[in-house]
Amino acid sequence: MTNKHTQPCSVAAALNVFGDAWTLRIVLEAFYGSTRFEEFRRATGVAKNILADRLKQLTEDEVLERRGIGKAGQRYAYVLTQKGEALSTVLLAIIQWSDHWVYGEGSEPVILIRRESGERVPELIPRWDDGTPIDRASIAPSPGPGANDAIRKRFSAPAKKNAKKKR
Amino acid sequence: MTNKHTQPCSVAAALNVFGDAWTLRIVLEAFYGSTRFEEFRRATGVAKNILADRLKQLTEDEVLERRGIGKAGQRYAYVLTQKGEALSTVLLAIIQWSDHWVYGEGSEPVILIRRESGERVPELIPRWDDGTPIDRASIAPSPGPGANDAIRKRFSAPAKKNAKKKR
DNA sequence: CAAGTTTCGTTTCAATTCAAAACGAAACAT
DNA sequence: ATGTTTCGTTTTGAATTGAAACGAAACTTG
Repeated sequence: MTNKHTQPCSVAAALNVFGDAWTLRIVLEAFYGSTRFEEFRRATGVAKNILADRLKQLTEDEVLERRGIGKAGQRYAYVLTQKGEALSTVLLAIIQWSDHWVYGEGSEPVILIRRESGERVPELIPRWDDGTPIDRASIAPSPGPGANDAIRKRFSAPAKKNAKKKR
Repeated sequence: MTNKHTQPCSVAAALNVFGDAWTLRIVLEAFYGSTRFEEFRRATGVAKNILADRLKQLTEDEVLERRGIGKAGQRYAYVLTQKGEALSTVLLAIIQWSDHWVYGEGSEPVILIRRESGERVPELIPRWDDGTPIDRASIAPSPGPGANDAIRKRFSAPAKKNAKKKR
């Protein structure tokens, strides 16, 4: 990514961390249990310079922690931090979308099962507290506690149709 | 993205659709209600050539549908398809991760509320059918119905520690 | 209906980023 | 002690990016 996103937007901020072609692949492999440079490289097929860069970036962003292992501590294990583990919800959502809409049911390359029982990971469905599924029409973006003027201007007014901009 | 991911992996396939710096921003704005080229451009700040390219790609990938509007149909509205709307779960997961781990609670730039009631969108928490939260340790990747030999080799055996590779 | 403005791009170009391969040094295994 | 693996860095050509200029059709206005 050449320039980072600068706008105050949760998605923009997240994309500054993992908005590229490889970062989430690497985080996924960390979930699958990879910890070492060469494990990540083999599992994903990423070029080594790119991997080195992404691991460094993920470490700076505190998604991974780099631990010296081996006698002289010149071998490293990259392990998920809490912040990194919290990306599991994002990964599950992506996997489920991809399985449904790209591969299609019955063609999933990998499935996730519960170790103890073998059951599949259930589908993640956003719901209101009363159990109603959340659909796009029912939600409205609204300025949050960290909003600035631009956001307030954009989202406070309920999007009038013919609001004048000037004059 | 220069080369697309080719490995059989749900996350890789998804990243082939939206694994770059701008695509998810654009999809988010579609969720917020943008439909027109200039709306997307203003909301995100993306360069026009990039936007034109991403809209074309999203249309080819059937995340957006491009509808001719206006008299002669030479103005366009880009609207989410079902496949695109299904990305809401991914977007919600990303927004919640970012609000918690990047902005921090109390500093969210935008919040999502229910139009009818004003209640916040509840947190998305992956759970097993019995209600237990899903944590990384309890899940295991396993070959799916569309697995190939490489995947079966990698995930069938429960990751022996000192398995010989050669000889 | 004529003139000005907005929309929706395409083209060009310099700068950046990417991927592949070569290279290297320390660590580990035998 | 030797060979192999790990974990990178450097180099190089190719691809991508972002900014700005350009253009044509569509709307708006009075």
